[in-house]
Amino acid sequence: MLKFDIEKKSGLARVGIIHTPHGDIKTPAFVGAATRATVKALTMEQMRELGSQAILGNTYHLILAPGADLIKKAGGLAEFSSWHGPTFTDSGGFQIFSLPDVKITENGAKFKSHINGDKFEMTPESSMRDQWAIGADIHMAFDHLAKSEKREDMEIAMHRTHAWLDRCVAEHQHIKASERHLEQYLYAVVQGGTFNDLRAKSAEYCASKDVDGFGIGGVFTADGMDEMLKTVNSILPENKPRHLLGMGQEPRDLFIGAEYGCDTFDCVGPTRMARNGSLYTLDGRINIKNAKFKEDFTPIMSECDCDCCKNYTRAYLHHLFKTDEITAKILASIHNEHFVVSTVDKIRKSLLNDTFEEYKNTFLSRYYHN
RNA sequence: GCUGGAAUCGUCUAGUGGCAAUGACAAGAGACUGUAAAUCUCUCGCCUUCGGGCUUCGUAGGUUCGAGUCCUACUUCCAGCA
Repeated sequence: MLKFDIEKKSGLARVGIIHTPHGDIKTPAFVGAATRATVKALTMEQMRELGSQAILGNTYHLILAPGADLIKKAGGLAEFSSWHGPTFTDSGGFQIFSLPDVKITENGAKFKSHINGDKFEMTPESSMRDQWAIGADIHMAFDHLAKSEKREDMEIAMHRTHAWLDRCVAEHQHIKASERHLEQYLYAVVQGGTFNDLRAKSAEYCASKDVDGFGIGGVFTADGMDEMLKTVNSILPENKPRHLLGMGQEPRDLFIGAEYGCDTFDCVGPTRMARNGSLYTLDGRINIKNAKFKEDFTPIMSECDCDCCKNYTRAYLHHLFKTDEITAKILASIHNEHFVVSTVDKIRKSLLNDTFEEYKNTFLSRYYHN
């Protein structure tokens, strides 16, 4: 069983520590999205320096390249990437939702590789095997996301996710029994879309399984997220960690997530937006490519202590983006990733100090001022 | 000086008589939430009650129902010859 200590509780919110074989994660924590075993534009050294505690790779992308077995040969995701710290893998289930030409059956999902068109099938069992080979500390169950917001589609996806969860747990236990020298853990994934009764059903189902924690999937908007998380996290057992899958581009989501009992987050938004020139500040996001920053010799964010803000100006970043220099994306990614990581760190501190409510209100009213 | 050739939106460019006129870049703005994203979208002569109106292809004239496209002169640039 994955060790998870809760230091402090406040309503549904909690402060804790997840003890993984590769080190501890002080929660709540933002996990960097390292889809293809790299956080785009950043080195692992830079990730450590900006305060990241864990990264999350994607099984779908990693089996296409370089292959799960190769990562196993390299000693696992943490060693292969030189991250050395705690790691998660997403199951690849999300790709069912995001890729076109996907055939979903009870057995699994048939894809065509977007790289060379090779036919390829992922099942709960294959996802588990691949995740064990990739060797992240924490694996996500292979789940199914509905293609639409319609209740009947959500229901079908949820039931399929549950059926697949049983197979994931069985396969996980099976591999665990034969790989006794390895310690790897499984999270079940809660589905149910925007329907709280379905979410409750899904949470109950997941809670009843022999898993180490939970992912909350299929969340795409903050609207109604508080109620949904309240429902789900009131049902999920308190002593196991919960990961809010894919949310965190909007700081609001991190506050809501933490307040309603989520322990970890991952999101591609911060680094993707960084690459596209959209940078976080306490007063909201700015597009550094805008002409108004041409002669702005202040840092992106004066209250920020990241390497970008400590050393470079908006005018310089503007110049790097306008001239399409690769350094633009690096510095911007350092800043944005640091912004979300440190924001969640501050949420953690505020929960410990009992100043969460104040921090949240101050932060959000300023960030979403306009 | 002579003989050819060329002048189109910030730049390069399409365009050889028929509705401001192609494409790229640049520029301006927007989007992005378990990453087929170093991506994508929109604007880019002026005005607009969004139907349209007005002014544009070096300058000035001309031919024509109609000219960026044809003719003449001029200006500038390029190449060759002196």
